[in-house]
Amino acid sequence: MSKQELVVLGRADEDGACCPGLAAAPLDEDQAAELAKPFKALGDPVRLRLLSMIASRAGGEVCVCDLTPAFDLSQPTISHHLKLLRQAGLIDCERRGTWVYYWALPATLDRLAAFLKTPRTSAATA
Amino acid sequence: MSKQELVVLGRADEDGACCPGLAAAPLDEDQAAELAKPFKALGDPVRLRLLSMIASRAGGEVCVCDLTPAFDLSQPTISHHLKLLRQAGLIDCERRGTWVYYWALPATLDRLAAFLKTPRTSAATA
DNA sequence: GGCTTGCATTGATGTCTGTCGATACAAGTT
DNA sequence: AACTTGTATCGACAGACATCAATGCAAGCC
Repeated sequence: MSKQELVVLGRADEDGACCPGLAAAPLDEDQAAELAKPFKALGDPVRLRLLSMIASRAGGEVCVCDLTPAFDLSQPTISHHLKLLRQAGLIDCERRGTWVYYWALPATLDRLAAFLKTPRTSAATA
Repeated sequence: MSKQELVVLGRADEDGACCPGLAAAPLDEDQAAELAKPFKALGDPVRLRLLSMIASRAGGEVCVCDLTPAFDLSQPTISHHLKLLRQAGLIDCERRGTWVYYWALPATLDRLAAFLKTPRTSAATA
């Protein structure tokens, strides 16, 4: 199985070859600024836990009411972190009646993973 | 390349690393705190550019004297960012005569990539 | 020794960020 | 319409962070 990177992504129009990979070439300022946003969102333990709780959910969706009680933090704080994750393109949400459900956006996660992955083994690059 | 791959955290297997993956199971507080460190280090455009400049270098090493002039920032600021990247386990350095050389630590990068990568399909989550 | 260059550390400063309580908004229930 | 519950927003505040100038330290050179 070779790598089959589907490039579906909500915002794949602005960055043509979004990120060929960390080790492929130096990033320019714009690329770095765009990539820093999701990584910054991942750079907080609470948000990492939130994201993992959401992404590991079987049905793919989690109600906020299931997330908030898992932390020793106030409800506004959790809501704030969810907002940052959403603004980073890592999750999205929808209100359904009284409750709001969040789900992960695998395209963004895989894009970041592909960016970080170093071309270990084989010397096909360059 | 004398010393490389100083395992920072847990044990880096091959593709699976310490943390089984974002979508596999919710992180506990300790795992989240440990993972947040490198992601936080990646959450700055300057550090992303620095890391990409280092990781994409053919010989695997870059002299600080080649990094500093690429930014409109003071030399202490660049030094500060390099220190943060090093503390995050993303790079390491060595003084060699007058100059200091930095190189990337692929083990950490691949570990983060493996953590972010979502299961393509299947992957029955128990 | 003294001088020069390369890089790290220190101390200061303005900005950003995580957190909270209070409040507003949305939707269901009575 | 009132009440209750779930979630988001607002305003404020302490701590963290990015940045700089000044300084210190290491190593080569006069």
